[in-house]
Amino acid sequence: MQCSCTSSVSPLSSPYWSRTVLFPDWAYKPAWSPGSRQVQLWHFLLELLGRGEGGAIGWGSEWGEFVIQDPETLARLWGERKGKPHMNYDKLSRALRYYYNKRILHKTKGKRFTYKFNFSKLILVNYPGFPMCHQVISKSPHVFLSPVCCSQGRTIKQNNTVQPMAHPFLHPYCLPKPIPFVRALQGHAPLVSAPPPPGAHLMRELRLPLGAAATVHSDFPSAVCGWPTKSTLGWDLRNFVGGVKESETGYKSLGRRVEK
DNA sequence: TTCGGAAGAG
DNA sequence: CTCTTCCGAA
Repeated sequence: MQCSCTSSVSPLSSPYWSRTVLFPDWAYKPAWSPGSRQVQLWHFLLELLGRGEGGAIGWGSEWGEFVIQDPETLARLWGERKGKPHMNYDKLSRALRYYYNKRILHKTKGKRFTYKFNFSKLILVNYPGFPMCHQVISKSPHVFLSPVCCSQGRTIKQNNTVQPMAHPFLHPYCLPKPIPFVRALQGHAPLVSAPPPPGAHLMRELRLPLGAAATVHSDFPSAVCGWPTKSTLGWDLRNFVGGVKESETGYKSLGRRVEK
């Protein structure tokens, strides 16, 4: 166990958890790993985005926004990854549309092939003291938090190293105390890439090598650090995110199993 | 181009 | 469940 410092703490017993900043639901899902299911589309997109991959897709002008520059190429790439030779943009975009109800993505209307990840809005909801972090971000883009095991703002090494990692979703530096936040990061330090701060040319610096994801996940398996996931503890982040109605949680047409 | 229903695969 | 496939409508 690399992370003994947290496993003994029951997350639900902490008052912090009930009102702290949380990731959007989907952000907790680990990226592809050998034992688990296949890559998900949003993971794949983030991966390409993070690598600045060859022109098929790139970040847009707003934070979290991305533009599909070459839809059919992107579809081909996606198809290759999933072993679906007949993938095309029509199908890929249908998958994208399923993300709308899940609040993972939304469409940037009026901009062709442009979508936006739901990063910003979701993140600091329920953190009344910190309505606006964008300015902070653009001014100090490098203040990223490491996926550390810690408490009270004190970082603890893992395997002799504290791994630096750009975090795309969160702005821990926006918080008064990083206590709950740091904990929140450790279990599922999720993704590789960073959406660009508005108007910044920092993308290059924010990009992480592809290997980072694998590294992070192998070093910080969720079970080890004990960060509660929705699946294990029944948390539903949608409750923190502004009340998504059941009817909007996606796949509503796929059965009358509304009470899930 | 974009949307979302319907059915089906794994 | 997460798409994939197909398709009519706007």
